[in-house]
Amino acid sequence: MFSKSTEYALRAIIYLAQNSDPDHKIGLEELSKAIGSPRSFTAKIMQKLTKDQNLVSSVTGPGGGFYTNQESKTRSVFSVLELMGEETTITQCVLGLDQCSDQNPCPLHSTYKQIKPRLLEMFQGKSIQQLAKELKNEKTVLNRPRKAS
Amino acid sequence: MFSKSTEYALRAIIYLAQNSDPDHKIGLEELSKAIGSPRSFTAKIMQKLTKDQNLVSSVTGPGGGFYTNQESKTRSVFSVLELMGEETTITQCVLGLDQCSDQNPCPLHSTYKQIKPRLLEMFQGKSIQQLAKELKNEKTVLNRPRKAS
DNA sequence: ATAATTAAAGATATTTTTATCCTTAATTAA
DNA sequence: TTAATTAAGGATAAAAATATCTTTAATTAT
Repeated sequence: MFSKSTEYALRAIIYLAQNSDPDHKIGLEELSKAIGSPRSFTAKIMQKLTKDQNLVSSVTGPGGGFYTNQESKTRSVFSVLELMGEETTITQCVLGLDQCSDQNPCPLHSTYKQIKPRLLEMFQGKSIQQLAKELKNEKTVLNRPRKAS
Repeated sequence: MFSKSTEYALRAIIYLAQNSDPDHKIGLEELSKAIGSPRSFTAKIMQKLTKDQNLVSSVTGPGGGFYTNQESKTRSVFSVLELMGEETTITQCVLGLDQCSDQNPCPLHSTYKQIKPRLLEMFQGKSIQQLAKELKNEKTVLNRPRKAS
């Protein structure tokens, strides 16, 4: 559904929410291994995520790394999508028509209109914290992603 | 939501369903102008679509072009996604985890599980013909796509 | 202060997607 | 049968996404 960048971003922030806090930071090495993402590419994505200090923070040097705080964890999954510039995947016209609207609907508009709010709700209504909790309960892993198509 | 290739494919087949039949074929020139897609790239996509003769047919030479028949029009939107290899956009794990399943769920699994059937239903339950009809009723256009992000 | 550690930043490379162009093959009409 | 027309197929090209590597800056511990 989303780009690999966004998939990595979501996995990373969920892992951090579950395993980090301001007193326990996670290094790039551990993080990328834990979520099964390429190390250097993940570094680039983390740079993007730390642009929003309320989402992910980082410190350099020994004992440094990435971490989330209590504030971060209340943020929605959708806010991650926005930071990654991928909310358009959900909000834009399914046929890719820029001028598609209620007034000027594409043939799929009315159908998608019924589902879009549910998709938005799914991502806007879920906090990072909630996902991290599910991770704990269900003993789910975040690594071994699917192969490239 | 989908790749440009798939957006073009959907727009093309909807246009053909609305404007073509075995006795009135549409040339690449008219088609690509009508749906606002790059001509040569659209040619490539049409080659893919005509691999499934029950979806789109074509003939070369004067008076030739692309067309759909009655059978084509009963096909679902989802069948176009499948032909384009994009059903995975809907069916795959939101976090990109290959091993995500009911037994081994990712943190978003249970949430997405509620919406996935509705998305599938949206695309599996709509026929090409139905979309073409909406196009007629609502006087919607299929061109002027959004700019590249 | 110096050395070690870690992320940030920049440069570059690779792969995939999107797009164009040219030649070939098929079909039709004259 | 020849010329015209149209899609098919192949070869590139350009752009975007993904990925890696190297240098720099910040931080910590010695």
